This record gives sequence, C-alpha cells and structure tokens, in this order.
Amino acid sequence: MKLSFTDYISIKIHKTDLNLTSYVKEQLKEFNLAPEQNLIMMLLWEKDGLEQHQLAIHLNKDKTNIARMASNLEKKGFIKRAPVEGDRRSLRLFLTEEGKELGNKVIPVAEAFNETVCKGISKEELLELERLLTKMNSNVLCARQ
Amino acid sequence: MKLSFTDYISIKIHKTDLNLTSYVKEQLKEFNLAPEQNLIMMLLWEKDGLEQHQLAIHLNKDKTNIARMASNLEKKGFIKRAPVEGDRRSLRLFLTEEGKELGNKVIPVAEAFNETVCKGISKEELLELERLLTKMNSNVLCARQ
DNA sequence: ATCCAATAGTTGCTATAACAACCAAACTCA
DNA sequence: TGAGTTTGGTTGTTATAGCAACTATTGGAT
Repeated sequence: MKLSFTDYISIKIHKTDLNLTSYVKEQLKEFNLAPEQNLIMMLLWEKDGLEQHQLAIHLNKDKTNIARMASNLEKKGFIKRAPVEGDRRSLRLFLTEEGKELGNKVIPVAEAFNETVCKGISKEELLELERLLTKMNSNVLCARQ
Repeated sequence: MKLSFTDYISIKIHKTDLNLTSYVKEQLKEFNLAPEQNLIMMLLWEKDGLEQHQLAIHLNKDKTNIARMASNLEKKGFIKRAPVEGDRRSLRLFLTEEGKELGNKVIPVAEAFNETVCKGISKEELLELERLLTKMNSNVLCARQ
C-alpha cells in the first residue's frame, strides 16, 4: 500500500484536536481553567451534583484523570466534593458560588469558540462530519471487540 | 444560544482522537513504541536524517516535546542523534539498524490500523472529512491572527 | 451469614503537550 | 566588527491521559 505520513486520517484528526485544544486553552487562561477542567465544569453547569464515575463515562476518560481534575477544581474553589448518602464509596461534585458565577462568564466564550470553529461550515456539513467521526469510533470499537 | 455539552464539535473531535490514539497505543505496545514516538519514526522511515526543528514543524509540536521524545527514542536504541555539520546548534536524527527493522514491522500495522478506521467510508467522504478539518484549522488560525 | 465479585476512588508510574526561562550558536546590520 | 536578534535545543513546571495496583465499600450467591 505504502501510505505516506500525510495519508493517515488519524494524524489529521489528532493535529486538528491539538490545534483546537490549544486555542481553547488560550481562551480559558484568564479564567484559571484548563481545557479538560472546563469539560467537567460544562457538565456540572448543565447538571450539578454529578458523581465522579458518571463524569468518567460522559468524558470517556479513566477515573484516575477525573479524580485528579476534580481535586484540582476543588483546590481552585470552583467545586466541592461530598460523599453520596447511601453509598460511602462515591463522591458527588457540587458547584460553589464561585463555580456557578464562572459559568456565566465561560459559557459565552465557549459558544463563541464553537462559532469560530464552525465558521463557513453548513449544518449539513457539520452533521456529515459528526457521522463520519462516529463511524470511525465504532470501527475502532468493533476492532477491539 | 445555549449549546449543550454534546453540541460542541470540538469535543467530538477530541473524543475521537482519544479513542483512535488509545487503539494505536494498544497496537504499538508490543513494539515498545508510544503513539507520538511512532509519528517521529514514521517521518524518519520516509526520510532519514531530519533535524529536530523540522520534526517540530511537521508535527505541529513544541520543540520541547520533540527533544524529549527524540531522547526517549535514542534511549530505546531506535535512533541516533548527530550534530549537523555546518550548524553546531542543530541535531539530526538517524535511524539505527534496529530502527530500520522496526519500520518493516510497524508500517504494516499502521496501514492496517488506517484500514480499520476507514472501513465503510468512501474516498469522497474521506476527502470531505479532511476538507472540513482543514477548514476548522484555518478558522482557528484566522481567529488567532 | 459469609465469601466473592464488582464498584468508586486514590496513588504511583510513564507518556504526551505547551509555556517560560535559559544557553549557545548563527545571523544581521549599521 | 560588534551589538542585538533570531534560531535550535534543553530543563523545569503544569496539565492531560491511561495503566497497574491498592483500599474501602457494596452487592450477590449460596
């Protein structure tokens, strides 16, 4: 077959992801929020009081990452962790007042970012892009059983 | 606007990238090669003797990462670093015999991986995907000036 | 009731990723 | 030619990312 470096679609996806993430990082810097920490906050702004393992599922991430990011967010004062009544293993994440206020400032920035990324791309094209990404994900999932 | 978490295209791209990278990592484990180390090797298998700063440009990565990954690849015995004649600042990366042999084993795995990812996706769809990713990249580039 | 498995979280380790600060070499230009 | 800038690389720090191994708790099965 002899593919060249530039032929691998996964490499293009990877580069795009790095590029977008780097821009997000820049945009969020003034809020003392890292990109992945922001993903946790986005979920909490939608639904407060999620448990760590629920976040791990939503974000497709290892529970160790969630634990450490949650710990960092707690240190920054944006969330509080509280044990779940009825299951002493679980921890629930709650927004602090500061965390709630942060949402009012960050969400508009996130939406503006999404606008920027999608500039000049139609709704149909966006759906097609999502469809292809989903297809690739399921292809890999399949191959791994 | 009120976007939901699942509406952000950047998050979908990010998740896809993580998923693909995680599969690559699994596939490369037996060769003692991490995914990003493999990208450097792929470039060297195409063109031996590249300099570190050239790799940084090809991979859109900070030079610090390249330096550390190159150092790791050297420790593993896959490459040797040699100063460039005529410019004592630069380092050139050369494949060792072991590194060259590794290519014969890894390249087929990489191509099979690409096949898996693109299964059921037509050439036209792939081109469209690339076009949209490129568009998003230039959108962000534009916004950052 | 008790053993066993599954679940939730943490700690330790390795590998990206980028920024800041730094050194040395090379270049520029007045 | 000599000062200031640019370039190539390294080290230190912070933030992901996932695996292995561990503790504690819960649930299940006999």
